Amino acid sequence: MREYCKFESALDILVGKWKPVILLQLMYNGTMRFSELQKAIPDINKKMLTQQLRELESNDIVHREVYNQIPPKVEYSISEYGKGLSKVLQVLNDWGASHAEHMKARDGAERSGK
Amino acid sequence: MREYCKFESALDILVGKWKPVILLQLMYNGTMRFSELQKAIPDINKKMLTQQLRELESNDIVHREVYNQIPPKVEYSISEYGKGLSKVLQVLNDWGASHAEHMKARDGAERSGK
DNA sequence: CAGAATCCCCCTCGATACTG
DNA sequence: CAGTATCGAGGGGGATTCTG
Repeated sequence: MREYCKFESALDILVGKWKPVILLQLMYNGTMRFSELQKAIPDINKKMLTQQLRELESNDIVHREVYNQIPPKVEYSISEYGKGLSKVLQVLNDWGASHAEHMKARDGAERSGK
Repeated sequence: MREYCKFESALDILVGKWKPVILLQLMYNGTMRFSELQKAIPDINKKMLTQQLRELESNDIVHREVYNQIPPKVEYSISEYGKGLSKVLQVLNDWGASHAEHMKARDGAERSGK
């Protein structure tokens, strides 16, 4: 029981309002600059983008590459280690999709049943 | 890209301070009464236990069985449908465990490297 | 361009008291 | 026994402004 309790910490890493969409962007597009991420996620603001990226970086999911030049240039990408997450995300995604179906079917049955 | 975005909703269902431990308890022990869950999770209070259980119930993960008698008796269990979650939880748990290892190893290397 | 700093709101969660 | 009702603190998240 005790040792079967590490999935809370797994959730912690994925939780955060913008982490899913950031991860999706980086997995789909590969390396992206800060400004590219901003454009790809119009509703996010800089503070949130920075914050969520730093949290992902601190867990070694995202790699941050700084180019010392003016104007500044910073590139983000999924780290080698972070790529191991894609399997997890795939499972979550599949279940999420099937769950949406399940709930839709359930609502329908409930309505017609009454 | 668009259709590959359902894992946020999957996370929503698992998120909540006490949902992981509640699910673990029910998966491990099968059917449990409200008071048994309270005893098993000493730090939770009634309000939170009720609330999180209701959210899980509304997603058809947990089944709630009410016995109309005095004193009241209510039993909770993982629903048939909810059992499909265990695979997801297993994957999350495995990744969470290996991630803990990874971060520990990384910290060690960092410390001895500097 | 890529942020850091500040202020503020809201929502989750917790403590406590009450009820059928 | 198995909840509800109410109040309040704390933290995540957002808008805005400033900086190298």
